[in-house]
Amino acid sequence: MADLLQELNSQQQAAVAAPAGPVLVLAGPGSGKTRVLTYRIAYLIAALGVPPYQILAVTFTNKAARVMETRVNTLLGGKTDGLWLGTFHAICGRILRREAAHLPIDHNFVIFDADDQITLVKRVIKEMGVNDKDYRPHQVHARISSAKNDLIGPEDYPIENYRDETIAGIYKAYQAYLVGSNALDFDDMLLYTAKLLETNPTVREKYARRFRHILVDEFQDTNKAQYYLLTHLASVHHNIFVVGDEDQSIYRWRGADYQNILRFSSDFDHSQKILLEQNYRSTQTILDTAVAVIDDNKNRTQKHLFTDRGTGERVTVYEAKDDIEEASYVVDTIARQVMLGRAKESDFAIMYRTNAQSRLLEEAFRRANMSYRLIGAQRFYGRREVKDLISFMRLIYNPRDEISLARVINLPPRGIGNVTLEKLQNYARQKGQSSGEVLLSLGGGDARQAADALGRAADRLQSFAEMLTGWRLDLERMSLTELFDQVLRDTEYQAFITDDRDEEQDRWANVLELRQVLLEYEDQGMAQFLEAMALVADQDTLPETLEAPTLLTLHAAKGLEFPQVFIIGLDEQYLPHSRSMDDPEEMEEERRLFYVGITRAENCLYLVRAQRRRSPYGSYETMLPSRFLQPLPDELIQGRISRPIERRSTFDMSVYQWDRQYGSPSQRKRSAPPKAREQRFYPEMHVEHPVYGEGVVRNSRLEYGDETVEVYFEGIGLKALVASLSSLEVLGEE
DNA sequence: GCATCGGATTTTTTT
DNA sequence: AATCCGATGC
Repeated sequence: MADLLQELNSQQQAAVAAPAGPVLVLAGPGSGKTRVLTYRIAYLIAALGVPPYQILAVTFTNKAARVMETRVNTLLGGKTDGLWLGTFHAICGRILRREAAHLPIDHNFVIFDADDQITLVKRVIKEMGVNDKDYRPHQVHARISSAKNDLIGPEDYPIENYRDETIAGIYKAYQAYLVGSNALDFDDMLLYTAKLLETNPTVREKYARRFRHILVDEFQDTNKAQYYLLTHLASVHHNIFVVGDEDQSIYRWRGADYQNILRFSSDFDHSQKILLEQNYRSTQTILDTAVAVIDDNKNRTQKHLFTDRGTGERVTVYEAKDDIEEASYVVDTIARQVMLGRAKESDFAIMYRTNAQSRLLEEAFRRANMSYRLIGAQRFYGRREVKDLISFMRLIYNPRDEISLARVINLPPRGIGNVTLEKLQNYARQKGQSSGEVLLSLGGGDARQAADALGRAADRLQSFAEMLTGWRLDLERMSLTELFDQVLRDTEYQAFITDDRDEEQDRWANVLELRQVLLEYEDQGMAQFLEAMALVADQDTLPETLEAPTLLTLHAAKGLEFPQVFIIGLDEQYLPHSRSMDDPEEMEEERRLFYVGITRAENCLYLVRAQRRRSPYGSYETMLPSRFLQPLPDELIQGRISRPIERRSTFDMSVYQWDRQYGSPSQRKRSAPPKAREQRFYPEMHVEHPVYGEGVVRNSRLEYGDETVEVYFEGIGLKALVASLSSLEVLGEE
């Protein structure tokens, strides 16, 4: 083991061999964070003789968990039996299944994924007679989710206005539905576990005593539920070792709070703090670029990132004329380097803010006859036929699952429409049962009462009820794939999906692929299979070995590294994203996201923008260069971007065209526009524009020597205007 | 009960 | 552009 410590620098050694007690490791990007975690585990086991089952290691993603597992196994030669290593959600699932006796659900609960959650919110909204225009299911769900992440149950939901009251009502009904379905959603997994540990001292002690050592990855991304969960688990031994970097906190929208890093030092007495500042990944130029960007954030502790990898190449900044050229620039640049033998396809990653941005890239790659691997978005598990069949499995495993039942009961169509389904649901509710339980008694044959009450509906339900009853028995005596095949046969599913004209091949192929996945769970059983389906992200399903460039969102890029990185879409509204313009905290998060992207690069970094893009709306829109490009010092970059004032192309074209046609005071006299030195416009100001009329300023900032004003015009929407070109008049302030 | 059509509405990031 | 929802007609 002493040998192993030799392979680490002194900061890493200090962390790995830190004495027991709370330890906070602040790890800059590329500083060997995973290395420290895995060596720490190996150190505890091999050098200190801690039995593996007394160690708990938590990550956020399955990928991170898998990487750690393999590395620990390599270090220890496989002597890790009993070690708990997994994502927060997987660990919680494990605890909750064991402790189901203390919960309102039983141990074979199912997990509702994002789609199920929305479906359920919609259903509740409908049943409550709430207008879904005023209460958008996605928004309502977001409110429920963030309440859960803050450990706020339906009863404690803070009510300040009528809207809150309605949402609290939906939350309550939503939660009741989950319990009735013997189901949890993602957030419940954390919430239930945290609450259980908080309220039940016996259970808390059981786990807190067991886990002598707790290690946490990506600590800056923990939310309140996760933080308290960890606090409870560490309440006996206090040996909690967390690794994080506040500059890489990018999950605020999911309730993550990087302030947990500060909280850690004050909540855990005598905690040690260790900084990892040496970067082993990137060239100095890339690090300097990253620092130049992140320095604009206010709430952060400065770190002194350094590397001995040398200066390296300058960062390439490229401005494409439009989004199509942006994509072909990326593909051309990669193709050229590959052709020259200077790089191989898998050296490259292309990162973007939103999944939608991958489309033009994919088209460009296909045009060039090059393969690529796309992370996320295309979603094997999101395919209809895959979801359908998982729903069948879920319903068989847990007949109380109302959402799965509603999904598959008429699949393929067998004459059970909404009316029949509602009759069934109403009857079930009357009886205090779930729809599935009613079906099972119907299928069992001794339910004269139900059959009478349901009348004609019962006839239609009968055959499905019998199938379901049969599958329940099959579950006991068949293997998983046999059951799967039985369901396919009974429902004549293949004929159903092959009925459609196009992509029929694909859809059946997906079914077979799912069957293949099921085969891997033959030994572990249905519970494990369903849990994996719910918790394993699509990111994990891609072949690692494919020799091709990787396309992924900036979020998905965290924790990865590539020799050459493209970040595209460096335009206002894209990065930073339009949704984060109003809130300084969110703007800082966008900057961190960019920082994460930059620091993925080992040797070469390309920052790409486009002067105009086709908006997901319709026609082309002129873009302003991202504010994040501004702090980059000239000596670090090669290539230029046009400044809004120097090139006409980057201000609001509609205004310009109008001005040119009809002339406006500002346009008539001026040859070179006067540069704004001082900000003239502030949020809430009322202004008048010659074309759009009166509006209210939302936001304004000085950049590139001029002032860019975002104004909201009634009936027109938000417009970004360049102050010196658009003759805005101030009407007054509120 | 089901299929089809038209209109409205959408847009971040993910365990 | 794509999806979702509701209304309409069969």
